[in-house]
Order: sequence, then C-alpha cells, then structure tokens
Amino acid sequence: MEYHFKEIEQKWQRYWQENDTYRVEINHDKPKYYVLDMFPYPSGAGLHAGHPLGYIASDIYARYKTLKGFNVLHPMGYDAYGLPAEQYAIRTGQHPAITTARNIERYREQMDKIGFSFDWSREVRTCEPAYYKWTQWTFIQLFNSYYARDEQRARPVEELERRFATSGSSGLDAACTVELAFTAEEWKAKTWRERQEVLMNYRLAYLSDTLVNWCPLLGTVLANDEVREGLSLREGYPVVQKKMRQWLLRVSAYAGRLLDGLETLEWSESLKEVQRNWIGRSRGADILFEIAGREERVEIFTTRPDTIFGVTFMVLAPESPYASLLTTAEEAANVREYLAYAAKRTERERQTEVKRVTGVFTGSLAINPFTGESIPVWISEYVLSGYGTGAIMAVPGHDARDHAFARHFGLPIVQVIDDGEGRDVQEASLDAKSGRLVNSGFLDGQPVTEAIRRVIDEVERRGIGKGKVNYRLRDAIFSRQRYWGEPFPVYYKEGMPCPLDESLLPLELPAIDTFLPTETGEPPLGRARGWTTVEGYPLELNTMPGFAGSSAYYLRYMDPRNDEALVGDEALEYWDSVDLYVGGAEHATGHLIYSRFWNMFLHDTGRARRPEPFRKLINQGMIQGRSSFAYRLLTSADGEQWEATRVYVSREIAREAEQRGVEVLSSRLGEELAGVAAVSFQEIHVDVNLVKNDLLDMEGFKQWMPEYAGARFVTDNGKYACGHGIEKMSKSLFNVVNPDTVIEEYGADTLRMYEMFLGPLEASKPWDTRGIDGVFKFLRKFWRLFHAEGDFHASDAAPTRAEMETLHKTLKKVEQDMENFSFNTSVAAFMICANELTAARCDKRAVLEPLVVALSPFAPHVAEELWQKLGHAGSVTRATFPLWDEKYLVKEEFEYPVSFNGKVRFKLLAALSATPAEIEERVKAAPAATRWLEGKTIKKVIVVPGKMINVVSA
RNA sequence: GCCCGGGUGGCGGAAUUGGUAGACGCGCUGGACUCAAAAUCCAGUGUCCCUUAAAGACGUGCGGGUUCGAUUCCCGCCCCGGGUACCA
Repeated sequence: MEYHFKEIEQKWQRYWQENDTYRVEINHDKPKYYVLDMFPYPSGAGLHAGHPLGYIASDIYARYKTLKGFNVLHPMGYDAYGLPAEQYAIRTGQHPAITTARNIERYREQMDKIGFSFDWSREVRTCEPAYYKWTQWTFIQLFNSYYARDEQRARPVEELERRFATSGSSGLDAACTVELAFTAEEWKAKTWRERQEVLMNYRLAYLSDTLVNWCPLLGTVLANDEVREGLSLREGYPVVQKKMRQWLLRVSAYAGRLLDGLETLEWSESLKEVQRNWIGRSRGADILFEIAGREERVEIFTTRPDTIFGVTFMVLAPESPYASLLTTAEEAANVREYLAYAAKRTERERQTEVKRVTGVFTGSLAINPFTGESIPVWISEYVLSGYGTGAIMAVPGHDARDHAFARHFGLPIVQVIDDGEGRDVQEASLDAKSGRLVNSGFLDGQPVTEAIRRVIDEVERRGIGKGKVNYRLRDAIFSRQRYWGEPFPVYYKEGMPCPLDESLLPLELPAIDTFLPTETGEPPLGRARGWTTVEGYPLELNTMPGFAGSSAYYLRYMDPRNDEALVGDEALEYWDSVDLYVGGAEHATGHLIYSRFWNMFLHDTGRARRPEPFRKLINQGMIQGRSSFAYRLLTSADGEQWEATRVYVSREIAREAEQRGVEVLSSRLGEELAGVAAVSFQEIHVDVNLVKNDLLDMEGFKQWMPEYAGARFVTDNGKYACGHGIEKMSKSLFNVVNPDTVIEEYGADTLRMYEMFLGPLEASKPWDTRGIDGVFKFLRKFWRLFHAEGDFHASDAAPTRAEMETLHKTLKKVEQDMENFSFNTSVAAFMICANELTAARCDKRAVLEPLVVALSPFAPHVAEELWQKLGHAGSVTRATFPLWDEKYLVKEEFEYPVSFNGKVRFKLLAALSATPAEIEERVKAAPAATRWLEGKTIKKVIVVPGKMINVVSA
C-alpha cells in the first residue's frame, strides 16, 4: 500500500473536527502550558508559504507538550480591524466587514489544510462587539487611572480627586503631562470643567494638544512606531508634525518598568536590545540657568553635568516657549524669520539634512551657574522640543553637534576633559566618556564618573537642579481619524470627555456606506446616523488604532465567551500567562511594547496575574522567495560570449532578433552553438509555479504571458533553464509559493516538516521547493517500514540491540531538540533513523510504535493513520511521549581517533574506563603507531573520554 | 555614526564548557531495475597533487596570538544582514 497522503490528511482533519480533538478545558489534574501565535491580520492575498512557519513551529511544540502530559492552550484568532480593509473600502465601496469576513474564511481554509491543533472554539476576532467590548472596557479603566510614581503602579483617579480636595497637589508624585501646583482651596474653587482639565493631566488615557504625526494621504495620525524616516511604515506616505488634540496613552509612565521587566524575560538578546534602545533610558540632571537681567530661569537636561565648565552657550528648540520669551527687541525680526522657517520644515527634511547647521541668536544671555560667565542663548532646530526640557547647555568641546554649531557661528570652544591623547578640541569635539577633568575649578583632576556625581551633588545642594532619568519612549497616540476600528466609549460634556457607563458597552460600530471623512473634515463616523449623541451629548468620532485590539487578546483566549469580565477568575488563575509566544520581530517596537504596557496596567489593577504577559518569545525568521528569471534579448552584437551572465546565443539568432524584432528568450545555459554573440538582455520574472527544478514550462509560460506567445526560445537540448535570485516573497515578483499548492502536491505533513527542515527557526532563509523531495521521501520511507509486504504489517519480534540503539538515539535527540526549538536537526534525526531502520528491514512494533508517537508533532496526519493501524483507538494526541533509555546509548568501548600533536593518525578501540597509562600502552602496541612514534618519546597522553586520544611527543 | 546579529562545500545548513569540520537534505556523477521514462534502490561527491588507490598538503571572511589541539577563546581588520538616529 502506497502512502496516499491526500486521503489520510482529509480523513484525520475531518476526525479532529468531528471529535473536537483539540478542544481544551481547565483541568486541575494537569499542569497547564500556554502556546500562543501572533494572530494574523487577514489580508486579501491569503497566506503564502512563509506565513505558516511560526504557526507550524508552535504547533509542533504544543503537540509535543501535550504528549509530555501538559494541558496545552493553543488558540488562534484574527486581528481584524485595520487600515488596508478600509482603504479597500474607500476604493471599491465594499464594506470592510464583508471583505474582512471573506478574508478570514480564506485564512481558515488554508490553516485547516495544514493540520494545526488550534482550539477553534476559542477563536476571537477583534472587530466583533463581544470582543471589543473589553477593549473599550480597558480604555475606560485607563481613563479612570493615574500613575503613582511613588508606589510604581496605577491608581484610581478618584483617589487623586480626594487627595486634591484635602491637600491640593502638594507631595504628589504622579506621571503627568506638565507639573501643576495648587492648593486644596484652589481645587475646591474650580468648576467641574476646570477640574476635568486638571485630571486630564494625570489620566493614563488622556486627551491632549500635542505635536502628532499627521499623514495627509491617509487622513489620519500615526503612532511613532508606525512612522519610519518621516514616512508611514506601511504605505510610505509622507508624515508631517502637526499640533492636534488627540487621545494618548501614558506609556511613558511605565518606561522604567518596561525596561527593567526585560531582564525577567526569555527573549532573544537582540530583541531585548531593540526595546532597550526604543525605551532609551539616560541618566543625567536637570539644571536651572539664570538669564541675565530677567526673572525667568531656563531648565536644561544633560547626561554630562561634568562638562558644565565647558558650557559656552545655550540652545533652545524652536518650539520651546522660551524661544520667543527670551527674544530681545533687536533680534525679534531675525527670530521670527527663523521660527517661520523651522515650522515649515517637515520631519523628513530635518532628518535627511542633519548636517545642515541653522540657528538664530535670541539676544539674551544666560549665566553659567559654575563659571558665572554670561553665555548667549540661541535657537536651533537641532534641539528637539519633545525630549528632555527642549533646551540644552552646549558643550562644543565635547559634543559633535554643539561643536559643529559653535564652528558655524564662531562661538568659543573650551576643553574640560583630557583623555591623554592630546587632541585639539578646536578641530574636532572630543566625545570622551572617560578621562580627567581640566579647566573645571573644583573638579580638576577628577575622573568623569566622579565629576558627574559631584556636580549633581553640588547642583542639588544649591537648589538649582537635581539628578534625573530621562526616557526616549513617548506616549502613544491613540486616536485614528478612520472608520474601521473600535469606537471610543466616550461622549463630550462641556467639551470635556466622559466615559460611557459600563452597562452601555459594547458601543457598537455603526454601519455606514461612505468611508471618507465628512465634508466638514470629521472622521467617517460623523456620517453615521443616530451615532452622534448619547443622552443628548456628542460621541467621540475617532476610533482606536490597530494595536488596541491586539494588546490583550491573549487574556481573552483564556475565557473568550465570558460576558461578565475580560477574563474570569478561575480561567485567569489556571492559565496565568503565555508560556511561549511565537511571532515576527517586526513587532518589537509596536505590539510587543503596547502589550507589555497594557498587561502591566491590568496587572496593577488586578486583571492580569503577572506583570509580564509573554515569558518566552521566539521570533521566527522570514522566508524569502526564490525568483526565477528568463532572459529577454534586447540588442545584439558580434563579439565574445558574455561569461558573467551565462547567456549564450548564436550570432544567427541574435541577428534574427535584431532584424525582425522577434522576441527572443534565452535559457540560462543557452544552446551549444558554434558562433556566439554577446548580447544585452532584460531579466524577466517568471512565475515560479511554471518552473520545476529550474526548468521552464514553455507552453505554460506562453499562456501566462501572451505577449511572448510568438517568442523564440533559445534552449539547451530542448530544455529551458531559468536563472534565479533570492528576493522577498511578493506577488509582484511572481515568486510566491502558496501552501495550498505544496499541500496538493506533497501533503501537509511534508510541508510542515520541510518548513522546519529549511533551517533554524529564528533565521531568515529562502524557500526552495526543489529541496522538498527529501522530506517527502523520508515520509514515504517511514510509511514503507510498515508496508514492506504491501499491506500494513508490524512484527511482534524482539528488536535487536542495534535497532534499540537507533530508536533510543533518535528519541533522545528529538526530545533534546524539542526543548531547544531546534526543529531542523530533529527532522534530520528522523531521516537518519528511517535510513537505518530501512537498511535493517526493521518492521518491529516495539521500535516503530514509539517513533510514530515521537513523529506525531511534526507529521500528525500520517502518525494518526499509523497509530490507528497499530490497533489503537482514538487519537495519537492522547499518547505519551516515549522515554529514551540511556542503557541503549552507552557503549563500553569507543573507537577513538588518535592524534599525534593534534594530527589525527589512526583510530583505536579503547574502553571508556581505561586509564591514560593503559591507553599509552595500547597506542605503543598499535602497529600503525610505530611509524609515528619512531625516534620520539611520549611526553603525555591526553584522553577526552568518548571523544579523542591525543599523544604529545617530544 | 551608534547598537545587535552573522560570515562553514555548487546550495540550505550540522557541529562550539576547545577534541575526527562539512551531520541531514538538495544538486551533481556513476551503477542497478526498465523496451523506455518516471519512481525506487546502491555507490561516490570540500580543494589540490594523482591514471587510480594509498599516503600527503590545504581548508570554517582576512591577518596575528594562546594551546598538544581553535569554526569555537583573545587582539586587529574586511564584508553582509537587521535595528536605530540631531534623544544632549
């Protein structure tokens, strides 16, 4: 009986569905394990062969953990709100709900064919009211909370109100937009509206007028992680900075905990590093500078307070309120002109023209608090308003940007650190992180680290500043001017936002038929009838961004149908948090930051059991495409063959192409012809589905591209060999491999094993369909072990020692590889095993049955079929992963390679327990050794047990 | 610029508390079976020298070092990939 994968796979996929094989419930008799995939955004293109890589890996691990006796939660769902569906709706008028549902159906179909062990009864879709009810609910909790820095956790805003009523703002240590100071009496005197404005300054979800990333072509604002190099990440549209009133999440309040929490996680070092950089902690000091002849004092942030004696000027960001405040009448015109210039510059211009030095003098002088000297105050766009205080003390001697500025405007440069290399700071700045202080009064001779400490002490003693930690991480802009997203559960009273009563949740997204903004520039929700008011008050028209729905979906999977809570107590208690999370590294600064923030907040308020949601994280690499090329001849000329491109055609053909204008497509190898012409050509991407083993299906190609139907094909013995290259897998490059096609030809089990066999999970690697035969052959070979005589057969004979060694060697390797997520090498171990058992003609149940169980995570369909034929009722999922026995792996004697001074000369059979002296005797006695030992004396014998004997001779 | 990761046959990749480099697979070559093809099976396959074999030399990006022994450790470079950037 042959291996008919198609029948087998259909049969078992149906069985799993009918028997709810993968349904999982709370079971207190078993330890739990939670394996999570990053759920997909269902795009119109469907899955390509690269997408399931992570799903297959997590599925293999989930199945393995189940065999190991764990109660495994392995859910799947859809991140269904998003911009592409809405952009498509704007173009075609198709409602996003319809296209999204269609795409989901297609995704599900494709995933089902791969044979995943997902518990589909737990599926979630972020666009469904029963799901986003809890997204809205969490938003209200954020709105009603503030961050108590002294307690390092979120607290209810109500507490803040009570506190203000008794003691005003005094002694409050809370994360806020601006530091406020008021008394209890002042608080009590405020109107409702004024109080709301004060509270807004502290809420974790807050409304604020800030500079935001506005993308005019998308008609919406974007978060920082959605913008790269001044362009929108997905579409590449330009983004400008614009002051707008927007919802934000006070993610920055959690910056310190987000950073410190990384130390507790089993994530790759590189991913943690990306998050560390993104959060960007710098330690330094805030220091006040007095302004000559004025009341105002300007606060700056610096990480290098030690260099304060080298401060020769001060620079303000153009957006700093001090910029115009400190401008003198004489300089007013210049400053006005500069500020106008700076306001016009886009983010992208600023970023691409970093080397351009611009600035203007305000006319004011500040006082260096340590030297007492007057220093000019300048304005320049190289100082960012959003970081630190929007003002800096400039140390041109030891900062490259300050140096460039000083040189450009002829400002003085002073050296205050000497690193002993004797470089001239007038020429280039010396960005020394070590060295000793010079020209610095009481700091002279001090090393840098000590000087930093002393300056901070001195500044604090004099009450003109304090040590401070600054973060690069900004608050997340949380509103989007679009339709296809979660509505905010918010209405406006006296212009101030109020949360809806929780009993009104979910606030459902209304159906509309035009998805563009309204004529008055309102978000699309402005078009919805019956939407605009609740109890006579207007509703928020913005919707939430994509990351809102994906920030806590892992909690919802634990208890997806609960209508009373985001997740019920029992489910939360049992499932706890995600043990293994598998997904792409591209989410490092987006989803993986927001989720951690969101979860930490829920943890603070008792709705998550742990501060960190994802204990272990694996980033699967990208699978790249392997593009195929044909070569279209453009011109011809007599000459030498073109070695570099390996395109060979005859002069005759080249001339024919030239004269008659015939399209000529040359094979990579070309025809073997006497006369050869050098030609120039154009690479044409050929649909990889028309290419097998690099050979082109020429008839198929003509049909696929009718404009080449009349083309002349230059072949090599009738075969047309394509060139190839590794590129990103993309529709436009015709190199997309669809998993459905692979399954059709080889089956899901082969696809699963081949994706694992391609290389290490975390590495990106090219998809090359040519290699898949090897894995397919393995499965067929494995199948044939049971069908040596045609029908299924498994012998009850006792296995030989060699067969047991093969079995236990394989079990040990596979188990160890599983724990290390080294799936490619475990596939290799199975192949070796099958080769050895085939050679031994082993059909023994005692050997094969454990292998069926061990193989089942990789190739579940074929394993089920064999398990059933071996006489077991029910699914192989209920089996136990076989234990390996060391006794079959221990050898008493080893064949050691024997080396002389490091060079391997021969092999020697020696007992593991032999002493070096005994081994030395045997080496001397070995006939082959004599020629290597001639005239030499053995100095010592080094024995590495089980590995190597090295003889060191004089 | 800064930070992180990586460089091993024709290809994807194995192997590192320092111990036979190239597992496994693809590809290629030869053979068996076949009228033939496909499929399957068997053998070979880092480079050089060589009719072949034995033996040997070289070989994990480059140059040094430590060691009986280095793909693995140390120092100095080169190249590739990713992240990030007037963050003071």
